[in-house]
Amino acid sequence: MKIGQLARKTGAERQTIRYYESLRLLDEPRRNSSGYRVYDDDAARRLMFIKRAKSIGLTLSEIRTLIEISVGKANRCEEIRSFAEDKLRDVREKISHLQTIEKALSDLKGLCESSGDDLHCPFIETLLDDCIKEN
Amino acid sequence: MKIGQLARKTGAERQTIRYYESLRLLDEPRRNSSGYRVYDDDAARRLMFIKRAKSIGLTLSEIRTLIEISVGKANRCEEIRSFAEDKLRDVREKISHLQTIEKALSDLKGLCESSGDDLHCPFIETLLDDCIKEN
DNA sequence: CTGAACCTTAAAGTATACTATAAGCTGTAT
DNA sequence: ATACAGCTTATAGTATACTTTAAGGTTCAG
Ligand SMILES: [Zn+2]
Ligand SMILES: [Zn+2]
Ligand SMILES: [Zn+2]
Ligand SMILES: [Zn+2]
Repeated sequence: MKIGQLARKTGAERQTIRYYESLRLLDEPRRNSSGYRVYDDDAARRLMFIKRAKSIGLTLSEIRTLIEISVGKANRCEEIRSFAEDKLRDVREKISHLQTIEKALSDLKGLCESSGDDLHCPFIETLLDDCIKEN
Repeated sequence: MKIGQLARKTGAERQTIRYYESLRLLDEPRRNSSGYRVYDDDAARRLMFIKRAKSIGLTLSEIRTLIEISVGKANRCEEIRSFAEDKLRDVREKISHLQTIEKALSDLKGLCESSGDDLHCPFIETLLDDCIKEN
C-alpha cells in the first residue's frame, strides 16, 4: 500500500500521514525501490487509532504518550487509567469554565433584552465599567 | 499616560498593548514630541473592556466586531443581541461536544478498570479496533 | 513518448494570541 | 557623564495541527 492508498483507506491526507510520521506517531514505513513509502494494515490500524483518539479530544502529543505506553508489549493499564483520569480532569475543567462563560454571556444578553435603552446598552456598559471606577 | 503606566494600570503587557493597536482594537494614540505613545483614561477603559470580553470567551476578532458595533454612537442593541446569541450557540456546542468526549473517556476508563486484562487493555483495543475490521 | 497521476523533500503559510529579540533613541538620577 | 529605565520599530519565535508550495523524480495508460 502506497501513501495515496493509505490516505484513501483511512480518510487522512497524504501530507497529514507524513506529518504524523515526522511526529513519530506512525512508524517509519519501509520504502520500495523508488523510495516510495510502503504501508501494511498495521499502519492503517495505527492511523485509525489516532483518528479515534483525536475524536475523544486527545492532542497529538497525548496520543504519542498513549502509543508509547501501549505499543508492542502489555498495555500498562495502571498508566492508562492515570492518563485517562488526568484527561478527564482537563475536560471537566473546560466544561465548567465554559459553563461560567455561558452564564456570563446569557446574563449580559438578558440585561440588554430587558433594558430597552439603545443609547447605553448594558451589555457593553457592563464590560466597559466593571473594572475601572472611572477615576 | 505613557505605555508603561497604562500597562501597570491595566495589568497588560506593553507589547500586548501595541499588538492590540496593530489589530485596531485600540485607537492609535497621539504621540509626544519624542514619538512616545500617550494615552488617556478612555484607552484604559477600552483595554479593560477587552480584558473582560476575553474573560467571557470572546476572541480578539469578536471583540473588534463588538467595538465596531458599539463605538461612539448608540450601541445597536439588536446587533449586540444577535452577536450574543451566535456566541452562546458556539459555547453551548462546545460544552455539548466536551460532554460527549467526557462520556467516551469515562466509558473507556471504566472498561479498563473492569477488565483486569493488562495484555489487551480495552481502552487501547477499542481505539484500535472500532473503525477498521481487520480486513 | 508524452502527459497525468503519484511519489519525494524541505520550507513556508494558516490561525490565534501573544512573547521575545534586536538595535537603537529618550529621559532621568547621580 | 554615564548608567539604567523606558520608549521606538520590525521581525521572529511559541504552541497546535495541519495545509500549501516549490521543485523535482516515478509509473503507467494511450
Ligand atoms: Zn443592549
Ligand atoms: Zn459608565
Ligand atoms: Zn486497561
Ligand atoms: Zn483487536
